[in-house]
Amino acid sequence: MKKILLIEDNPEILENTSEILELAGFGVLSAASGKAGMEAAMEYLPELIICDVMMPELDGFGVLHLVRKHPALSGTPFIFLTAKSERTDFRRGMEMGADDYLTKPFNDTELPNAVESRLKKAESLKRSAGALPEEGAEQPMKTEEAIRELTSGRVINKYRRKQLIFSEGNHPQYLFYVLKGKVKVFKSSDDGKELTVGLYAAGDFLGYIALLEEAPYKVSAEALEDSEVSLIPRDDFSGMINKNPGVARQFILLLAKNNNEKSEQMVQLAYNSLRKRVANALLMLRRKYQDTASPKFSIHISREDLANLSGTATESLIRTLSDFRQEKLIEINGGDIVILDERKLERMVN
Amino acid sequence: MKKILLIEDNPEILENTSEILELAGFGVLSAASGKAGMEAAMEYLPELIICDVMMPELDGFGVLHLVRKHPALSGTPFIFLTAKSERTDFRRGMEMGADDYLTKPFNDTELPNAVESRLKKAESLKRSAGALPEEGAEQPMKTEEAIRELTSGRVINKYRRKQLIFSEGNHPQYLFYVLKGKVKVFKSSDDGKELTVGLYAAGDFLGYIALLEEAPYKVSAEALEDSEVSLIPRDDFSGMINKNPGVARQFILLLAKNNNEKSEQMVQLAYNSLRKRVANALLMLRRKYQDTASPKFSIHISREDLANLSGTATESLIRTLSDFRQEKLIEINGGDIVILDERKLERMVN
DNA sequence: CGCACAATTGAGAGTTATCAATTGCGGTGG
DNA sequence: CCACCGCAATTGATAACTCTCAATTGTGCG
Repeated sequence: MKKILLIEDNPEILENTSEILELAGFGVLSAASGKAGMEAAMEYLPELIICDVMMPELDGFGVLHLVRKHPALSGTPFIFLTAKSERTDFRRGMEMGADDYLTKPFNDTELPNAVESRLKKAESLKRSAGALPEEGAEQPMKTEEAIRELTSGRVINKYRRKQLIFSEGNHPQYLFYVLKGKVKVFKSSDDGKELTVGLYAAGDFLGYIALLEEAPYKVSAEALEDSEVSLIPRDDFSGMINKNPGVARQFILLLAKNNNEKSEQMVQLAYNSLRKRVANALLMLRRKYQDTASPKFSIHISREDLANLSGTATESLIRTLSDFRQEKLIEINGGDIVILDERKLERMVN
Repeated sequence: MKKILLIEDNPEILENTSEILELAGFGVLSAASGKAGMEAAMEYLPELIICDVMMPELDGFGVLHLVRKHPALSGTPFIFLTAKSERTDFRRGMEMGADDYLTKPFNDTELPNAVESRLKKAESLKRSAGALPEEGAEQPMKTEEAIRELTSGRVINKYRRKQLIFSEGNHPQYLFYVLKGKVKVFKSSDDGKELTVGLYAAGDFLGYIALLEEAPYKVSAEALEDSEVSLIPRDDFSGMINKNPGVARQFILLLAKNNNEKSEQMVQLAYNSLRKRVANALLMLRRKYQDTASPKFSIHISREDLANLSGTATESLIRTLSDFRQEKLIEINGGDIVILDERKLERMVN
């Protein structure tokens, strides 16, 4: 039975829609918020996602954005559900890569038809993509499926804030896949100062470099907040990499992206002023961890962590933050940093 | 250039729309009827089809139906164009598997955006479907042999000192393989200062990150001294990567190593004193470019290049070199830097 | 021989780290 | 309930480091 994920914050509509889909013979997973939806999507990897546009916190556009970024979900058909049939909203949704756009109220055939049609299309695309090699003895699994297999049904570890996930010098046993929370990867200088060299969020893989190299970790990873991570045994990972070129390709892309980001960071660290580095750190956090589609972004992060991300001393970081606050670029609410003027911050680093 | 097929029976709209697309940088094929459109589609296999709904004889729905049935066209993104924004028509189009539905009049950005977005989506689907093995029958070559085949018998380019080999923002056409000489890869900060982010010598591959990503270069490469580089066409490289997992693995290892080195460098740049960074730069050169087994290592490098490698201003670098010279760590012979006491330099950075 | 450019030196300004002190805050045992 | 502890955040003062600008010297080459 095809699994469909339905994300809708209005309980009445949720119930009603879910019923329609079940009557049409689909397996329905439902989620009552964008965030819950995203989590369910990552955990269950549905065949199709239906999502309301207007929701508090993480709205439909946000969900779509995250879905498209996620390696195992990016190809999943995505249908928007909305009460208003504004042209601009419709265009925005389609431009972000939605597959269909249903306006409420819809009748009992429209929804199943739309779903059916998208599933059929996804199916045929999958087939045509895999159709070329006629005589490969074993058809390699599709990338998406392979990644699904890789990540699902694993042991899940929970880590508390500040807890180490792996540490420099140790031998890798697992590939990590973040289900929930925020993780940083860092490296220490000889005099004990730490620099954060990577940020990870739900849906990201972690620790694959050491696995691919078959060498000890050169960096350490630590939870920035309470997190859940699933553990994929080393051999399952390398087996998948070897059997499935598509999966290997995904990780090559990750490595390449990583590399580019690091080159960029190096230049920043070498030549940019503290102000710029801090501004950039804030923007990096924003890019990586923005989960609401609200214009304001707020994050809870210790000054030390932020200093390590900026590559500076905690005190210097704090002074810079004060400056930013006075300039109305940010706001500090009980430890949380709120970005008020993203535009100006962007301009600062460029 | 991306080929787009535009099917529209009204000559005015056809002309106008075609112009918009051409301005947006697409190659436009046009057809004035459904039938002509279908013929053109089959002959030219465009990357995307835009089609009016209402046309005499074969209408838009008919075209879509035929397209989806055609084996080589079935995956092609299909956008409907229509004057009326009736809900039922829209639903019918989407249910038949259209990818988007634009109502006229549309403004100058809507159309290119819609096209862009669908092309990107199709691209990403293709990619995630995996780099398929072209012809599985052949036994994969041994890795070593494959790499030999990759690098031998190629066009060889000679570059003079300071000459650019590739440059940030350009699209990669070749994989480079250094036969002779020294090459640096660098990136510029917004205020024009350069940081060297990689050193390459004879036997190294160059520029593979952009090729693997299928994206523009994020860094530039320049000869540090007169060099010879062989050019491996893009397709030969990706073919080899796809056919031969061993070769793919080699490049994965290169990427991973690169990544680790960069993490290390980032920490250095962030927290180490100038002295340490310069000492490290000298040692990096030594590791990368020592070609004789002689106990002393000497290199000819401009102060500016060395400063860019250390991430500092030329003057500061020079002062540090003077210090080193006074401390008998190095010696300077007509521009050449000779390392006298490697041991002490090593100790300095650790 | 002199030009163009690289290397070097000098002085001073500006930025950031460091050390020390103070404040703020959540939890906790009396 | 409250004083107090431990830790994070902040502020202050100062030292250290590195950059910048400007001037000078050195060097290869036509």
